[in-house]
Amino acid sequence: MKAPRQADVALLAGVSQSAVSRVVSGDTDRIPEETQQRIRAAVKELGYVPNAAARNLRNKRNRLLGVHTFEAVFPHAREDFYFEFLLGIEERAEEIGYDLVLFTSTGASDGRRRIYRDGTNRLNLADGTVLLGAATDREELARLRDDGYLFVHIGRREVPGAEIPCIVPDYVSATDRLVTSLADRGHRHFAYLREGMEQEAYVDRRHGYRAAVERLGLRDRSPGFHGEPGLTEDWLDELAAGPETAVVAEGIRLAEELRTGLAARGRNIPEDVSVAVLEGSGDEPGHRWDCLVVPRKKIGRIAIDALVARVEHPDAEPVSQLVACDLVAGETVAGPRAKE
Amino acid sequence: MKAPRQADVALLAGVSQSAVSRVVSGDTDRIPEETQQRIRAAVKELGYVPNAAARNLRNKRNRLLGVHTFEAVFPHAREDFYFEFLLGIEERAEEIGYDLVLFTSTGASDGRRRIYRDGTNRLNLADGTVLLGAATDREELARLRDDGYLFVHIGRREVPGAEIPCIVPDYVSATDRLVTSLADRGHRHFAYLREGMEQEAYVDRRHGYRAAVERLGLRDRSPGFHGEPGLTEDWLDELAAGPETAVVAEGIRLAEELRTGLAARGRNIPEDVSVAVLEGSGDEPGHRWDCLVVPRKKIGRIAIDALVARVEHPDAEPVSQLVACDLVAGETVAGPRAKE
DNA sequence: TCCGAGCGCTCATACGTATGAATGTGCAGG
DNA sequence: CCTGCACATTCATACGTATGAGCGCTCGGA
Repeated sequence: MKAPRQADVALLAGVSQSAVSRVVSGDTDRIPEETQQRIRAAVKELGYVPNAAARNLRNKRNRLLGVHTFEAVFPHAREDFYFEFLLGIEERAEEIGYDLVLFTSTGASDGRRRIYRDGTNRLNLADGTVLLGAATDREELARLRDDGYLFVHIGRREVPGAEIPCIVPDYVSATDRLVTSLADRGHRHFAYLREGMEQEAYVDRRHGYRAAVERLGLRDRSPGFHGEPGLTEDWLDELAAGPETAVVAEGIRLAEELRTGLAARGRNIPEDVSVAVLEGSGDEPGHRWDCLVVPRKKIGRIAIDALVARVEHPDAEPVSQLVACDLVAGETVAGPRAKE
Repeated sequence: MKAPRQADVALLAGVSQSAVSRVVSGDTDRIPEETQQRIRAAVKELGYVPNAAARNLRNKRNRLLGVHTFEAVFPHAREDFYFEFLLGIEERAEEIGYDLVLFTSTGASDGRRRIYRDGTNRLNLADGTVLLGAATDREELARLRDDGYLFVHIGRREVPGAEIPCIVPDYVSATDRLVTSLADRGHRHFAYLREGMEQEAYVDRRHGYRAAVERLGLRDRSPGFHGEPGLTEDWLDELAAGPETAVVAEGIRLAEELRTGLAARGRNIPEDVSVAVLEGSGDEPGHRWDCLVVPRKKIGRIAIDALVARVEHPDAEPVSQLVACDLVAGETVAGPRAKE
């Protein structure tokens, strides 16, 4: 009834437990073929399977990679956000023969997922963990790093102390390229639509945008460019009447609001104003926006490789990686047209 | 640098390792408040976290539930199929404080996922496992059961030997209800469109269908009803000309083909023929079919509860559960109309 | 004063595996 | 015949935790 151990196999094969261990874990240097055969036969007969916990206890390795998200992995609202990452993570883990632990237990009643709950951290079950999520908890990240736990984070996160290994979409250069391509079309007067949030990912986009605007000598008098968020009625009036022919929006939602607001003022996209979006999947329902697409699946795969690299060389200095983003053409960008 | 153990905490708090163990795992009966405080302070100071592997080795319990799918969890084609199950699984696991292990490693080159590879079974890392997948491997299922491993299967699977605990959509009664509602609308002459596959889930639907047809004294002369699959041109001709006013299809794809075939013969859905589908999500893109909807998310949740019940009472007889399905109204069913 | 009981804590051990060190055996060379 | 050595195998231990048994102390009751 109870699962057989190496000791049981050993008894049946007439050898010692350590011989069994050596055979099942492939350390066959000093064991003659014939003995191996006997042991393997016994393994098969008893249906022996290694005990992962014991193995882990001994080795500190489990061929098990964790995935921790700071929000539920599969909530409807964020479905698109996580899904592609997971796809890549699973795909790559499967390819290289690792299993995945989804750390879902919270124990917290506030809905937020914490790594450390009542002082305990379940993550150490896995050899290392991929961290994910918009609402990453900075303190936990810092503590995890200071504890020497192996992890990589998808998306850049900066925490005082030391660098954290991140897999980061290259928003800076992609945004720059996007602006450049608009400028190549002849656009000179730009506006920038900013989300309310101040996460690293948005900061990167803003850097890339500002760099391109300055390098190309473009004009931007929008509040978003100067650090004020929002899409006010006043500003929409200005925009409809002003010289701007191109708008760069940080999100689809903002772009949709813009479309509505402009339509109310008799302006259309892209005839009057071209719009490009800095976050899209390339296949949203509804309008086909010209947008920047984060290669999420690819990033998931890279995260796994980076994590495995860390697991295999725990002492190497952790490094972050930039991943190039794609620009996808849609139906919301055209050449500039002088407004009447 | 190395993670602190209970022994380290004990040293700092001036107690023994076992005292620490008792406090951290809540067995505080015989330890006075003051000592507990001291120990907890030491835990905090050192940043002690329990070692899950050691705990598991000792207890055989890990608060870890496995999820094994016989195909990749997140492939595009089957996205819809698995996704909702996982949603429920994750949601419920989170609620009751379990983590999830996604068994993704195959080690096989044929793309099929096997539980037992080179004789070893990684599943035993988890306390129990939810098995999932259209391509369930019967042999592995039987072996798993015979090994005494704790699992539940989503979807009914029958394997010679003994019963396997399954969480099963109640296709029989749902199909019966669906046919009954069509009959209530006045339909008398039915046709049945059968998929090529012979899985348990389809068998159930056919049983339910047959039961309803016989109970209500309906007519069905379709090949699908008599065990032949497919949607031939000949049969479409018959159908277009015959007395049938209602068709029950096993899948959306079949129904779409039917729509095309009928349209080519000048027949429309639902004006000439009402169609109901025995497998849908209720929000397919395209036509809104009247269909039977499997409550996948709910089933995922139930699977977790059933699994946990097994984990907590390993000696109880495993039982399968039927889960009621919903009928969703669409735009493809109307009252019968006499054909000209 | 002595005994029993309860309390607070520690001892010792088992869980299953991996691995460096040790043991024993057989054989060739001197 | 003894030495040295290669080879096959076993020994012994450590990993970190949980827990039944055990130990010493204190206190109340007779």
